[in-house]
Amino acid sequence: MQLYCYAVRMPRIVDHEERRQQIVFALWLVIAEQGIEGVSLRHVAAEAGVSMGRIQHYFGTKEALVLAGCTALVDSAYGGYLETADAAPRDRLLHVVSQQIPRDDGGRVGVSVWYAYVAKSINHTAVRQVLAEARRGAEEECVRLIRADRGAGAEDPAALDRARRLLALADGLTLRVLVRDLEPDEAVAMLEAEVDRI
Amino acid sequence: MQLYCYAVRMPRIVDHEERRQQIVFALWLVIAEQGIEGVSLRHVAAEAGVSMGRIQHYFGTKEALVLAGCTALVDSAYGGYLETADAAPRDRLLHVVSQQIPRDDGGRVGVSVWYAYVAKSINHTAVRQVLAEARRGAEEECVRLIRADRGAGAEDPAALDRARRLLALADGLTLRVLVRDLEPDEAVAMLEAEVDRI
DNA sequence: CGTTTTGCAATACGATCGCATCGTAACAGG
DNA sequence: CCTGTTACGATGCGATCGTATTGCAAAACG
Repeated sequence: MQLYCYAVRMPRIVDHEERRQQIVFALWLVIAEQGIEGVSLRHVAAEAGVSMGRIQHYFGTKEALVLAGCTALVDSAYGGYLETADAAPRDRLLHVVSQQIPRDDGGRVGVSVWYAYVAKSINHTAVRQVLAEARRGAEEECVRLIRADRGAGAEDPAALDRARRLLALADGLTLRVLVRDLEPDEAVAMLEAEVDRI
Repeated sequence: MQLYCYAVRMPRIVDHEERRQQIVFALWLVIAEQGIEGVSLRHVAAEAGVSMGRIQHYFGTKEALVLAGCTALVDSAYGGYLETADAAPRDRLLHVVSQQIPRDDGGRVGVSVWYAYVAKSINHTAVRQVLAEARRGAEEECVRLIRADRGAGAEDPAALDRARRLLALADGLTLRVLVRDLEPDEAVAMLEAEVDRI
């Protein structure tokens, strides 16, 4: 029992975090292909090309694995946002609301997984909390960006309303694109128009 | 093999449709409480207070039961819309987009089930087709209502765009209310404002 | 060298699953 | 009455599930 096992002794050196991410990525693929119902330790292990024992070793339980996949998804989206730090507020705002629109198969995987977690969040407390926090963060960030874009101070009470409408619209449009009722370009164009109306 | 078994002979008279609806209702409850993952023939049977054999008799397979639950949900929503036939176009439009906002526990069950099916539709072809048809119907109806409300003829090209934005916004807001990030009243107010802006 | 700790792979177990099968009670028609 | 059909309830089966357990190879430490 020490602060970090890395600091004192570490037999059999492996990159803990890399192993975890590799498994989480396989989890995402399974969810995207078969939905969250299709997630079993055996399926994920097969997709990742590792043994079930490894997954147990790194995540302990299926529950923990699924939850780790959720937080990893949120972290990944947040990381993508941080990369836009140099852009103008208006462009950053557009990124936040349109980043989830699936433009290719890769994006489709990501947003499929995201929607799977959204549905799970209805009945699963821990997932709901993770998504709720992410949503709150996105909302606050949108409010900040809207105010920055308009050059207004913190006294703009309509910004929250605009942010909410923008984010809700983005969610609805994302769903349409996901089920192929709408083309990605059309969705992005509608979001762009909505952003510029602010 | 005859047109309707009712017409010629029917030993052991039971109301076929009533039995099916009773089971479907139990299915909805299970989905609302435990998500679609929690659906098993045994759980649904227990919730309905019937035997597994009965469910098999009326639906044959789990797959068929789940799909029947989906079409029943769509039909139920459509039935609710038909009851607004006497109202003004603007009010009917508001009904279409705000009917899904959960105001009480009953509404919450319905929309939980609806979102569960939405997530399933990503990976399930038959469910996707049912929901796609319903969405198309809703979109066309919204376009009609918008044109009727503005007194415009069929020459209004912006109506489709408005309908799409309205429906997408409704979906996004519904989700917020469902996960308790937003109050039902706020969501309805936002939709009302959006309807009146048209 | 040996000891200890980590990083797994393999397997075993009990629970739960969808579904097929079988038996039977209830009723209609002859 | 008898026969045929429907409407189930009950049960069993093989597959799959999550997880606990066991065992061992590899590497760090002394």
